[in-house]
Amino acid sequence: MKTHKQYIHEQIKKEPKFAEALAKAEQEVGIAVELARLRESRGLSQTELAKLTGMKQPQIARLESGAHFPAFPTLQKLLGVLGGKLELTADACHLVPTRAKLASARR
Amino acid sequence: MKTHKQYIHEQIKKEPKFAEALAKAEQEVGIAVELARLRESRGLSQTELAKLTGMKQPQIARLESGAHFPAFPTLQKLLGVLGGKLELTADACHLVPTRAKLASARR
DNA sequence: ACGAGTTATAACATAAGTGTTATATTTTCC
DNA sequence: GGAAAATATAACACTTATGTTATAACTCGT
Repeated sequence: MKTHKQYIHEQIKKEPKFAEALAKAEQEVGIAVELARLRESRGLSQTELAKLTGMKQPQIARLESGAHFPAFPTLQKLLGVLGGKLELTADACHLVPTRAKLASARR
Repeated sequence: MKTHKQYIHEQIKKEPKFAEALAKAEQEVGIAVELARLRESRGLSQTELAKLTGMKQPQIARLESGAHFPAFPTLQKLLGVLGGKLELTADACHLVPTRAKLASARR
């Protein structure tokens, strides 16, 4: 039986662009998933986070689904509530949870 | 004679929105200026950096002028060539020069 | 003062992200 | 299994960033 890794490896051999696309996909998923994790670690629902940041729930969902990259000001709004630091390099991107200035304004 | 700080302070008293606008402006200028500094520290011209990143010189100029926030993928392209890490929190943003993987493909 | 290289501006088409509302789908808990 | 909360999708107008070309303005060295 073929492993996932083996399969990926073959694809890359056949189609070099695959690697690029994969890396991009993983990055996007990366920040998306980390946003969700950070929010959950703070015990907030999407709706609550939305209220606290002045955004709407579907926008949070969109970001966490990796539909697109969050823009700079959006990230800062989120970080303001979630507490955390974004670290971005050429090939990786992650959110580091920092102070847990947790939302008093809960539901 | 009035100092710059005094002036700013007065403005904020008169017009609360001023503080907000100022903070925003400073952030934008922040990343913009740091991008320029990082590029210069690597001894690259805008044109060279543009070539190395597959962008065009005016786009580099635009970013360094603070006309707008660079988007995620743009930042990663730049970091790939300049070497550096972006650190973003709710109220600050700076580029940290790291490895100086300097462009062999000079002019 | 000239010319080369560098940086800045302007303009416009395209792409990507946001704000918003409405509605579906999934989870959770009784 | 049904209600309530939570999350996801879809659609649309609007804003922001990019890609591009052309061209202006500035800086230096000669």
